[in-house]
Amino acid sequence: MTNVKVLYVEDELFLGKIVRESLECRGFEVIMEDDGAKVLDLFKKTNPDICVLDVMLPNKDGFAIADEIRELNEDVPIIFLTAKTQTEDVVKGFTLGGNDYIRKPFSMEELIVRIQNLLRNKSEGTTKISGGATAIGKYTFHLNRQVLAGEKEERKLSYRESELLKLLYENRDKIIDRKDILNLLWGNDSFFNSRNLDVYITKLRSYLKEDTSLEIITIKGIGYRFVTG
Amino acid sequence: MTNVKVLYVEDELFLGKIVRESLECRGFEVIMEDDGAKVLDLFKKTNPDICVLDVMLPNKDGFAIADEIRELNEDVPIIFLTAKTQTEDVVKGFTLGGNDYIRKPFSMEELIVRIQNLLRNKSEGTTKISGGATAIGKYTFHLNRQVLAGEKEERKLSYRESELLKLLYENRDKIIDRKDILNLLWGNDSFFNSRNLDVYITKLRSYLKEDTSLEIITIKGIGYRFVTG
DNA sequence: GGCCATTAACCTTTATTAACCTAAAAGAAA
DNA sequence: TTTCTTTTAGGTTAATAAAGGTTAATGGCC
Repeated sequence: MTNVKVLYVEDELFLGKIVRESLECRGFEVIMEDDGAKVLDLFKKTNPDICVLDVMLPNKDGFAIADEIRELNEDVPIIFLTAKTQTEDVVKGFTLGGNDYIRKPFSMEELIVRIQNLLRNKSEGTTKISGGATAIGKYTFHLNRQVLAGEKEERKLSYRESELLKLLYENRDKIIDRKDILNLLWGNDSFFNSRNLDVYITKLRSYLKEDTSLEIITIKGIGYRFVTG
Repeated sequence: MTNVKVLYVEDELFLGKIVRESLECRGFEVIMEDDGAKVLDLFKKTNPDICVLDVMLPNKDGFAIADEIRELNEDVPIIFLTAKTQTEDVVKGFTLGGNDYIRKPFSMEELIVRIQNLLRNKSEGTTKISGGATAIGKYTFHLNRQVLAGEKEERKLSYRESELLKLLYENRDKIIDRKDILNLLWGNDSFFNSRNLDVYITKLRSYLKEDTSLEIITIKGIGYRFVTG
């Protein structure tokens, strides 16, 4: 599992440094640039998963850059950082069309939430499990409905349970890093929510115990492997 | 299907840029103009599929422009962007006959949805049955009449119920952010009206319970997903 | 008065944190 | 090398906090 690559274009170096560090400490790979004219080349070279563009840049503004990027790639999500001007009304949190706007000053939390939103909605279509039903051992897993149906009973899963099961299933028979799971489901792998994952693993094990051929194996110090028989 | 051409008349350049960017990224071709006096010529030249007119323009206001356009073309849909101070009465007179209006500040999502609606009313799409009616599971939803017809009974929906259902349906099988819903329907996502949404979700769930294949799934901490079977 | 939107009150579910327990490696002493 | 500790990662369960669900009451507006 590779890290999510963020192309971040910002000319305020001090702000840029803070943002970059915060993103990196949450497991993002950050490619930074302060010169608007160089962004397109960098985009081609690095092929990022998401772009964060300051609108106010010395040479070429964020919108112009976005236009260029869109010519190369129609899907990559773009977040614009806009100065607080008269646009207050307009730029009110809408997250559609693969673009998003954040008004400066913004909090790191906000930026991270938006990034995750855009990535989530994008991967919606490309996920390996179809929106319909997937057979997992004796069970049938309806991802969209968040339902795990055994032979006798159906269980409604919460979003986290459902996403974790999906992740395990998509990577079945492979070792998945604990860190990667934490980054994907919780957005970071800090000490605090790391016990959270254990709790959900326990839950899933208990939900899946009707079929003994299904097992979530712990690889101590590394992660898990979901074996499906 | 070639691109949909949108003629967009706006004098606030910064807003215009954002809107244009968002529309283009959704695959629309945007023809922009900031001078009301030049619009009619531009219309003749480009023959757009839909017009979006700011009402407050320096030389000629949006309504006057619309009159001129209507002399040339009776069918092209026109969306007015009106300032929030505008009285509803004034605007309402213009909303008949393929016209619509959106009050500023508006969200891009709202604009896009309106554009799509107006275009769909002209050429019937796959999900539209006829005359603005949409099949949702066993139900038929008459958007412009705000009526949800089940197999046995018909229910009149209120404006909010209707708008929420529309939003859910148009984004079915995708996760919609709670925040986005609040911003679209209530204009903000403050703590206060946030419980309001829950109430309407409950109402819709109850209205839709005749068809068990329809489900509004909660994604706790994020939003909802409307699955339609 | 009737219709809606909103607010309030109270309840349920889900996520997170905490506390305590167990198993696996890694070291040290025999 | 064996065996006995020590350390560390993870497992389990319960408690707490947060988010949302439901229903009823309130209040505004034709």
